[in-house]
Amino acid sequence: MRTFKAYERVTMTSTILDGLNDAQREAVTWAEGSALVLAGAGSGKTRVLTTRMAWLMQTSQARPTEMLAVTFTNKAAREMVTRLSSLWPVPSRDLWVGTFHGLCHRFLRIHAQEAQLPAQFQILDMQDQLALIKRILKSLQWDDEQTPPRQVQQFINSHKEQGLRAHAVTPATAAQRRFQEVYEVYEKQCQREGGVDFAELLLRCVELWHHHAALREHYQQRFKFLLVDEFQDTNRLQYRWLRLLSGAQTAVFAVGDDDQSIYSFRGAEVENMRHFQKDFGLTRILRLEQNYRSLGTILDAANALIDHNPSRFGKKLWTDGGSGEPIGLYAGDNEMAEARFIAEEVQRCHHQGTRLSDMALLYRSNAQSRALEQVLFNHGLPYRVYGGLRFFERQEVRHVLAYLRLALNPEDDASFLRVVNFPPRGIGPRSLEGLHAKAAGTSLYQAALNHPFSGKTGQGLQSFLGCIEGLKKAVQEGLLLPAVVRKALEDSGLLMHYRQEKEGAERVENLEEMEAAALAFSLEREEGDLLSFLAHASLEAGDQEASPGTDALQLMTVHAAKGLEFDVVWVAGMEDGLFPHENALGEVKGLEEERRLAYVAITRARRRLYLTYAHSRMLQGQVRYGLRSRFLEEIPEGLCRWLSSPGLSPKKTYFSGYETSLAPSASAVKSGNVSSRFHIGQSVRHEKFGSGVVLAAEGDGSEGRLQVNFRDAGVKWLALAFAKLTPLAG
DNA sequence: CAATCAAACATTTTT
DNA sequence: TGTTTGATTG
Repeated sequence: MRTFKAYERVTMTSTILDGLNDAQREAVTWAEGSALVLAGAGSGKTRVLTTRMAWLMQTSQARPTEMLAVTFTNKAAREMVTRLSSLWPVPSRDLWVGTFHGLCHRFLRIHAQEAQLPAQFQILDMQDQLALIKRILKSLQWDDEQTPPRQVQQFINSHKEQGLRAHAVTPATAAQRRFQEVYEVYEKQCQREGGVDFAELLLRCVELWHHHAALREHYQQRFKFLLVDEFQDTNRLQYRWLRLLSGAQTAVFAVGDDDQSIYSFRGAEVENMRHFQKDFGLTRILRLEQNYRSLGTILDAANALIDHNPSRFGKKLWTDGGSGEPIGLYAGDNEMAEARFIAEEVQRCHHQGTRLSDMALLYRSNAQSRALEQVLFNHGLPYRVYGGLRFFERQEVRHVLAYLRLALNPEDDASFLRVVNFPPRGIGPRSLEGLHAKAAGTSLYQAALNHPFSGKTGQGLQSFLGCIEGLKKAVQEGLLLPAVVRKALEDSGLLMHYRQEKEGAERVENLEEMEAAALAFSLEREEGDLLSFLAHASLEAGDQEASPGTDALQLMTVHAAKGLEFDVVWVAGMEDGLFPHENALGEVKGLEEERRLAYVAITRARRRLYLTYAHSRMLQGQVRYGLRSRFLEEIPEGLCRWLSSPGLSPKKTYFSGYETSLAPSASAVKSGNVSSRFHIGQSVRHEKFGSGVVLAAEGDGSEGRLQVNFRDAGVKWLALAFAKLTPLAG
């Protein structure tokens, strides 16, 4: 019998480490405190994360209850649990694996009292939040024009994500002062109604630990290992949360990829990776660079592209697989031609044996899907668009949820207002105003109970209150969740209402589906109570998973494709102004983020990649002439193959005219003037803004506008009739 | 209270 | 150009 050296023996027994490459194995078995793992696309990130958890348990370094793993999406959290359980059996209720929000929710339910929250607190999703803000603006009798509800919402959320309460905000402008005032009222109202919005879940949790040292230390000692997925997507508050939760002995294992940071617009700060390095005194970074997803050519293109970004941590993906086919490039005359090319190629790939569901059509913005869908439909190609309304976001479903919420928490004015007159019970705005007046600091529900109305309104209110009281009683008597939901569906009159509506069939189906969802939920978990079901509905609005039976081409934005992979990928709309998006060009580091987005798009492909664009495209009702995306120029020509005539590159393209006018002769003359002096890529000088480059043009001669990227002043649209622009040579 | 019409707006989005 | 939102009207 053969004898083994010590390290080989370890390998023998550690079957969970089998098949890992050296870098992965080093990360999994990292034993020197905290670590930052730079995990490239397709490098086995989730595998490393889950294997590490399994390894920690196998080697008795941690019990399941001593680890906490945090992700951004429910899907990622579920996948982690599934894969972990396949490596090492563990009771799922012992695991603290979830989203930031889900975990915060769990902490806050346990410590509701210390966090000064009512035991029945409800989670407000974005719609709830917006509705509440609108209600507050109305009660203040403020003008929607001066204080747009959406901006207020953005203001509140972004400040909470910076850890700032209303009183801590220093308003810079009069508008901000108004927003702050609404924020103050909003805070009070949330507290009164027991509503907690998404950002509040994080902020409350942070404040809880900040103010309760004993509690903080308890968790710091309990969770010996923290694992963070998609670390590059953390915002400031999430980073604070992580720091508070980690004590001197905690080992934080943060996995991320600075090259895939594409969510700065919603508060993500890649800088957290640098901060983490410094704050946790890390001496080196672990890198996962071997890619198991894509063929060589695709990786070469991705590497070449992302290399144009400055100040990266630096990372080069490689594969020991083959190089594969060149990347297919195509330029169509317009978006329909581009779509037709894609449809035909999809059919070709399909005939060659690739399933439609293994192919994806990606685009920068949702509006692009329309033309693509139309052409796919005409070709008889089944497709599925991601990103629509999700189950718990549907109007009828939210109505039922409002009834259920009221049964638990009658203080919830938002839910009260949502359904007090739905289905219609003859309770109009006048009656509600009266109710508001009588409420005076208490809830509308209490006011309705204490001050009976007369007449039709009184009757309506009576039946509404009766319904809620009945539900309340049913819950208290311990009626099972699905039965409670059923009762809500029927007693509220919602089922009846939608049955009578001529277009209501689908809504009725969704209502029935609610009962099924409740049943599934209570079977899945031991705590199948109404409160956790409602939290589930807010925290997990339902998946957009493809129905497994049908084979369909997948359509989605590049953002939505992050984390996914497909055999064949098309990226449509590779034009300057669209991708990179012109709005991003004006933002600081905007171009870099767009480039990372393109990097994400490219690295979704396993075997074959197509990049397409259109010379002209209907955008917002106007024909716009596009230029090939600068990102195409950044991919070495040798990796690509043109499947159309190449078209013109940004620097060489001269635009010849506009199509905005129905009288071509008139516009041709005027635009002829324009094009003789300026062309795309032309260097220009402006009196005030200095020197810049022409990015795009639109409009008719006298109303013609040029988009210019100034070196110092950024991207601006200038009217030709007024702007004093001088063409420069070169 | 529903239906209809005009106006505003159009980058990406999970929890 | 197409969708969504709000206001007006019957």
